[in-house]
Amino acid sequence: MARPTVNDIAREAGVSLATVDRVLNDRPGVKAKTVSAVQEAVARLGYVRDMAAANLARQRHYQMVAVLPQGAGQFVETLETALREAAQAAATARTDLRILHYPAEDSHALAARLAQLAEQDVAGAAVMAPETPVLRDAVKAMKSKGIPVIALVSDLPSTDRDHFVGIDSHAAGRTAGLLMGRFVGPGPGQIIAIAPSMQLRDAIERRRGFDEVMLADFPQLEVLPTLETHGSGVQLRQALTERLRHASQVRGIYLLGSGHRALAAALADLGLTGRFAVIGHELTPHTRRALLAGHIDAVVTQNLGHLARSTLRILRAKADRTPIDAAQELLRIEIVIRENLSPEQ
Amino acid sequence: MARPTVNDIAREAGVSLATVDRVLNDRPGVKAKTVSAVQEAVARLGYVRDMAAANLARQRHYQMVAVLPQGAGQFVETLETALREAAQAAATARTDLRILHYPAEDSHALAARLAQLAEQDVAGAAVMAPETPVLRDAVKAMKSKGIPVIALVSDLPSTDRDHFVGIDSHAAGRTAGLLMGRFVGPGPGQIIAIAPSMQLRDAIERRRGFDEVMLADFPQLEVLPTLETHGSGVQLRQALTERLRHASQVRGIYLLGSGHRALAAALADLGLTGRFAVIGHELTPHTRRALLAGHIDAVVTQNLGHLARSTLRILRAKADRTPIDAAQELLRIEIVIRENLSPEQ
DNA sequence: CCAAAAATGAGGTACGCACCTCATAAAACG
DNA sequence: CGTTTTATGAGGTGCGTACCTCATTTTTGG
Repeated sequence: MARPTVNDIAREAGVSLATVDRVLNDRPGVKAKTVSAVQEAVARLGYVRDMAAANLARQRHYQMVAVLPQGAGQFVETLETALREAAQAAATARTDLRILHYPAEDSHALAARLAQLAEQDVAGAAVMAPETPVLRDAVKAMKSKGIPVIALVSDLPSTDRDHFVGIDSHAAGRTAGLLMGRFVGPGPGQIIAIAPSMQLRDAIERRRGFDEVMLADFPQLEVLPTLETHGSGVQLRQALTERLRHASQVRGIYLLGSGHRALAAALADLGLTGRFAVIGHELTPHTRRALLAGHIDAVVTQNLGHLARSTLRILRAKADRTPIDAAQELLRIEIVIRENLSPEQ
Repeated sequence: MARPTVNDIAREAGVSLATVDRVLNDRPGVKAKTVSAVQEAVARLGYVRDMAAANLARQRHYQMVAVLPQGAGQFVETLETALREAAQAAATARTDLRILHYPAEDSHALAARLAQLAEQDVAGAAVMAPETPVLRDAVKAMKSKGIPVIALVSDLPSTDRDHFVGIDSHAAGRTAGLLMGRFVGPGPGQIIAIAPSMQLRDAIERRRGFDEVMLADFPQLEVLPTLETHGSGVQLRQALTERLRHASQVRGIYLLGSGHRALAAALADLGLTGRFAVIGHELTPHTRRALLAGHIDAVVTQNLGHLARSTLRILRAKADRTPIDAAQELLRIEIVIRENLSPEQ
């Protein structure tokens, strides 16, 4: 038989079309008994709402919002590009995306932005931000207004966000660890870890995953304390030079965050290019070039195109209260080396 | 302004709705001058047909078909599962997928199957098969009937297939090569390559890519002639034992095709488990287990879930004559190691 | 038991498009 | 020029759903 329609449900449940409509769209004024009668008919016939027709009738344009940190480096820029492209493609599907910014590290400004949004006609929001108490309250406020919120890139488990789109930093760190061990090979050695800051959750979790694998599978390798660069190339170079002076058995460098260009320059100046196994995170134009140039051996990343499309799909699903295809929305931890770099983008 | 509709086009072009409809749907009986007037109006207003509404009105159900080899091992089974799942999810989008089989290696049987399909009401077909002259003609016949055909997993460039969904075997081989070189590390050594058969295009291309990288980047490593197993575990074990007897510096094993279980068993019997860097292709339940058990170090693969969803989307796009989102449909060459294995699938 | 409240039914319109018919206008033809 | 072709217009119906109004039935409470 063809797909059942609302009329079939009405007949099956022995009620009128209007009642079926009331039940399906959560409109008030239906006895509990009637509601369940309709729901049973839906279950019996296996009715699935035709979203194409529903959206056509609704004439609804989903106003989605993505909130990103301002000036937080190339990764966020790349993400923003991906989101814009995904939004372009989704325009056919009645989904508009507005991208807003907040001053990085200023969670109060972010909270204010979200409070603004909560007052507007927004169908859903995706937020990329570190987890803070202020943010948690802001997200709660949005959700209480009925606006679905999903966490982007880094999770916000303490809030009741509807979904998290991104990869598990801990597992990404483990992946980097296993790769490092394999690339460095047998025999003793030391690994330098470099991060802009160890305050951020992602960096902490990556490092934890990395250490776990190193300790368990490559005990002959010693991971030195993380060098913090605070986003400064100069500081990176100083710290690295200093460390290399005292550590004589360094065989690998693990870049937990940004700093690929500074690292490549520093190694070149020291005449050490190609001497260490270098592993980093996040595929951006910088790291892409570094892979091609041989300055990095591998990048552990997530596909931002996928992430962006997934974000929009999930926002829509939440707005529609439609189930999510978990397999499709699962972001994989990708390993990128020179040879499996996808062309362009 | 909101999206223009057919009515806007009619007004803009100064013609009636009926004429716009005739033009948009290639119906006869319109003067060439009028046709171009409508087309210009479409271009001016940037009209894009609302496919959701169009399909609703058409009451159209896309009958898609996937044609796969019968009994060709776990990879095809995994692919089939992925296709079925994708089809389930796509059922909401008026897309049905029928999966047909043909006896592996029998391209005449395949051609007969396709000829049958060409007579039926099929909106599109995805074919996984090695390229043969018979197949080429069969595909041509389908296309001349107006049925879009896309090549699955392995490309059919000599046919005029509408699209190829899969990864570049040559690049996949290069990726495996670079990984092998890195895993084995510096110093001389030998690499054993094993394939069910070197007749198949994919195996040939993988081997070529693998060799290129080995020669260019790891000249100290010697890749020995490919051992052919013809799908037999016994033969694999014999050939491997024989080879290991004569090659004393083996440090890595490259599995171009199937045979993961047989290899693991053979190595275990010889007491050599864990002694070589082992790299294979295609993530299946077997290779997944082998990765977890440490019998394989890395798998170069494509995401079959993505491949399946992509296949359906592209079939629909071809049937609708709608443009394709290249970025979304690009299949990446994935590297999977123990740590970035996605849970279950 | 009756009035008020709640629940339900009947029916319509709209969304953007496909597809159909029939009348009429315009062009082509002999 | 009239006649046949060919183009075009006008208008309708239906796809599956949302959302609205108003009449009617059923239930509830005093």
